[in-house]
Amino acid sequence: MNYWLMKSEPDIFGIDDLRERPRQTEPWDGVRNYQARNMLRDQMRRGDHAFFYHSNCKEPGIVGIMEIVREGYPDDSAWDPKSPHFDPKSTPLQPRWYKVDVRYQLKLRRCITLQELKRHPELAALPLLKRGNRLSIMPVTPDQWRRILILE
DNA sequence: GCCAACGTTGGC
DNA sequence: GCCAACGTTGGC
Repeated sequence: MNYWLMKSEPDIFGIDDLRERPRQTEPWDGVRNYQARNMLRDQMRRGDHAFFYHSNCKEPGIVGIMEIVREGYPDDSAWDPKSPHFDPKSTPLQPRWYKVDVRYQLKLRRCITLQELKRHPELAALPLLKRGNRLSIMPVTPDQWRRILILE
């Protein structure tokens, strides 16, 4: 099983929004970065687990866990002119962007903040903590996954 | 193919 | 709201 960390701005779509969705499931769409796209399309597998990370907010950090329930398929928001993620270069015949479906699994008892993660030298290799990293989806090793969870 | 300009991300 | 860091665009 693979592990991941996926960022979302809670003001737009937070963990509570996911939990309140029908079947607690939602397509993770709108990703417009090629590196992240490749992970969505090529590497994520059904049953993989992912941290839900709240970004660009008062208390950035990991707030919960979700599961990948559908593997990469074309992100149709790219060919919707009304979507904020519209990309005219992506078409149904030649989709450029992909999404997966995620399902809510649990909320951590507390937010494990970015500030706290930075204090742990054993997590220094987390892409999240690398200088200038702006990827909205990134891999987490099984060891990192375990070390983060015991912080809770 | 270089690289300056521009837009975006996201912590602070 | 600031701004560092990075990705993308497009002229040449």
